[in-house]
Amino acid sequence: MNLLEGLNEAQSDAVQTISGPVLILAGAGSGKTKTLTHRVAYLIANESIKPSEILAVTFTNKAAKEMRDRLGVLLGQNAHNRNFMPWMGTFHGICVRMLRIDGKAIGISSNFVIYDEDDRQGLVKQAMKQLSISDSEIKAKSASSVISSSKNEMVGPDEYEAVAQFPYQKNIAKIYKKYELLRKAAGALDFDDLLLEVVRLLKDNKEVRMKWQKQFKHILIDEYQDTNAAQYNIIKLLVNDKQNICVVGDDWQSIYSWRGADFTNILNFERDFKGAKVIKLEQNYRSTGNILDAASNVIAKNTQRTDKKLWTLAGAGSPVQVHELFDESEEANLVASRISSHVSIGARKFGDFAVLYRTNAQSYTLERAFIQLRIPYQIIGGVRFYDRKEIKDIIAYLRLVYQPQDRMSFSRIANVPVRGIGSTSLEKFFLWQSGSGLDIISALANLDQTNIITARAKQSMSDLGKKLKIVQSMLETASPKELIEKLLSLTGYLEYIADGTPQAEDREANIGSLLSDAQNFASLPDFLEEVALMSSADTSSDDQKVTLMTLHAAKGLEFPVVFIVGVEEGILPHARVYEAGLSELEEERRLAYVGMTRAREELHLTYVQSRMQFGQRAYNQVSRFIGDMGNQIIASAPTMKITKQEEEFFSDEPFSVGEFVRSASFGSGEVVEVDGLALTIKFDDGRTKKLNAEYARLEKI
DNA sequence: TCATTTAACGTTTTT
DNA sequence: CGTTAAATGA
Repeated sequence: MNLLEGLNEAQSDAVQTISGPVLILAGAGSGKTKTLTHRVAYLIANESIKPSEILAVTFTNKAAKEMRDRLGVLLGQNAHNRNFMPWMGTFHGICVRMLRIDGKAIGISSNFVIYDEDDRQGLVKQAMKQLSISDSEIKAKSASSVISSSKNEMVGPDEYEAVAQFPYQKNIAKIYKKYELLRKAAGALDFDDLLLEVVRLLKDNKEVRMKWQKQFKHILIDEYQDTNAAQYNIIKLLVNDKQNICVVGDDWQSIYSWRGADFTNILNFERDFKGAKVIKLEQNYRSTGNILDAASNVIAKNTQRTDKKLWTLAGAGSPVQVHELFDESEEANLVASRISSHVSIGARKFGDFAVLYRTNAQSYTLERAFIQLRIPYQIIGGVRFYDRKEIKDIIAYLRLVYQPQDRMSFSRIANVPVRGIGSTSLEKFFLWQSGSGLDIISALANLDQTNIITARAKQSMSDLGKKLKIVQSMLETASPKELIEKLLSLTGYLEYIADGTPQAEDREANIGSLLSDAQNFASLPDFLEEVALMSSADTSSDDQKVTLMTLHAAKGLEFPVVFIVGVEEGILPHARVYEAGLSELEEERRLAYVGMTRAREELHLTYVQSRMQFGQRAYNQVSRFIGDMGNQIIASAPTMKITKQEEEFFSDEPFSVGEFVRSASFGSGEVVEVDGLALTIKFDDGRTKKLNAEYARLEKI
């Protein structure tokens, strides 16, 4: 296969320039992923570089997976055969692998667990409790985010303390220190540590650094505009004297500065890597002319940006459509009914549509409208699968068995299912355990050494300890799936969640999918790593469903038809940036640009006269970005204010009390209670069931 | 110790 | 508005 076939001149240049630093400035829809994938394939097939000598860093796991799949096709190899695959993944994923191999050089045991946002916040709370700093003084959430951003800027607890001035900051410094102590004692690393510790590893150990520099003969970084200080340092430390580094990015699409990303990294690339070759990809293969022009006009208002001129061979296409509506439910109905009619005349399939919004909260109204019109949809983002309670419980059990120092996980499951171990008993247990020198599971087996815990709690604890011990003894031999199954049966977890509510079915189903997920992993650490680093945006998409997601989650994706809802002052741009300053406003503009450039053929923007926000009706003005778009847009007149009767027709609930329905499995019956999607139905055979309106396939009669 | 009620609280985006 | 944390009673 000719790996240069189908590439334009600039793309082909980017693929073939294999030695020395390369900066690819890739506009939206310019074939960035294609170029990157071909470059990797070219290195392997034409330059005889071993896959293991290539490091390719992507922004999400999904992007890594996609690249793997494409690479498999290009090279004629099975994408699942990792032997033919370079080191590929997110910064976090790559760092985990490096730390598992070499972490011991800086005192990190290979069985560390990874703490996510929630875990970190929980641990911050514990730290605050021990320091007797109340939550009203400092919110655990804000302390946690200060710690995170400090870490992203590579500011350790001591450095933070040194610059802390106000009492507030001094208290945070205390919390930061305590947090680090507790975290280390638990044998855990948080998200930010993964990066930070790799920097430390490579900085402090010349041998290790040389080893990795020698290993990675070619380094490729995607979405370079979204790298933060720690990631930047990792790159600098990994690049060897041959300087074969290729970065791809677009400063116009930098939307993560609030997470520490610094797009000056991409602007400074030529300074950091002397003699870099700069290649611009400016031909857009995605959108029609009108969409591209409107988006370019929006971004043109930004002052902090590079100059690029995107162009397309595609025709002008249909103009961008702007719709003004009465309120948010009408907005949702417009989106839903447009989609519905386009699909019913056979012009599109559901998977052709994406609805984008600024904040997750906006998805509620849309969901309701979609349920009413029976439109299949999927939400990307929102609550991650692995963030659901029942899943987190099981994961906590697994983590504890794997790393028996992990207090966070133990506190989570100590009384789940309920076994009479309350917060006081738990506190007493920790008090004794920390002095005993035993890990948690061993301590549970040696409770007779203490008498500060009541006999009843002691009994439950040692029972739990025995069960954990059993699973722990299976660690070496059993697969992740078998471990979960054992835990479920020992703890009676499934019985615990089966409480007869409609949600119980969902929970059960979730545990089912957890089991089938687990099946794909040979070892527990691999599985736990996947669970910790899998993001909500990584959910694979279903082309039979409309996709709903935030503008952030849409980065890197494309759809034939895109709706952006809530294009209003206060939402896009978000109200929060008004007081923040120009650079934040410019980031909102980039966010709008990212959203608009997801559209291939049709782009709709909506705004409303009034919207419920914070439980109150707000009257937002149309977003300034719409005014910036120029004349590529057509506006539709505001629809008539809906009448009372119609409002009732579009009631929030798909079903209401007193209606008669027929279910495939239970026959016909009467709706006696409606609680959101949870319906209580009295069936004709006398049984009363709680069902989920979304899944139960009910038919009105 | 646990379950139910009540109050407060907060919404930007996420690896 | 909807969710989660504290407060209360059993």
